[in-house]
Amino acid sequence: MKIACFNINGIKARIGALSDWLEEADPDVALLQEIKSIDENFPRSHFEDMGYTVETHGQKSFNGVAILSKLPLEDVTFGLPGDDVDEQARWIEATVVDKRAVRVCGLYLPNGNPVPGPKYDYKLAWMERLYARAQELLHSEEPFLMAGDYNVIPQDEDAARPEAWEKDALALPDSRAAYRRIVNLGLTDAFRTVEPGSGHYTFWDYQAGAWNRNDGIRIDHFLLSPQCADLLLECRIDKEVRGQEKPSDHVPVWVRLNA
DNA sequence: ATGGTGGGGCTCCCA
Repeated sequence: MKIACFNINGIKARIGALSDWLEEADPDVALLQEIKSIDENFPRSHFEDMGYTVETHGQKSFNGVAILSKLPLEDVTFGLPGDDVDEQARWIEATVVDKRAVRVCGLYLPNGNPVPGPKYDYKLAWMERLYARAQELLHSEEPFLMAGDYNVIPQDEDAARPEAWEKDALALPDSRAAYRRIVNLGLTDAFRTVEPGSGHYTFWDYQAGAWNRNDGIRIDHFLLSPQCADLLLECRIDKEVRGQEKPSDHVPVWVRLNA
């Protein structure tokens, strides 16, 4: 089972690039972030024609997450529990059924800038809710993963120029501590099991020639539960996607599971 | 210190 996450930065602008990558990479499941679309405007039938079941959790203009799956999905839920008045569409869950069942969670964690301010407060509060949801899922003891745009640079080695991010919401000590607290529940950063060290990024800003200078950061992550980590076969970043026509500022990350 | 780019959707917000 091949599962990918991809912050596409707008489905309308990315329908071509996303379709090309799906054809090439052929994931069974694609967790999409920043669809920037309401559910009614998502080009559902286009992806259904490519063989995917489509589940969206959209909102107008901003955020929005989706799941495309060639395998059957069960128990699809929308929104991160823990705040009934939160209207931002940043979380979607489903159980993917093949040889085994795996619970997949697609997430778009708040950016949090500028700091200090309400956006940073919202980021940390959202991470607290993520911690609680991870705890609940761990208690179930079923294999699960949480993947997407975490908007967290976990360590200095995850940035080409860590000094440029020192005071940014993506790398501040409180952001890193909140992320570490979640990982330390017993989750595995899938990419770090196959590629230790620096120089591996998932995001390059559109500005200032960041891609050409390889001035990137690693902020898109797969966190695996212990039962899911047991099934891990492979994890990769599809870096070349960033150099193709009309790219997103993020690239896909994917895992292959023995499931 | 500034401005650099891109998406959404509508004149400015968000990243």
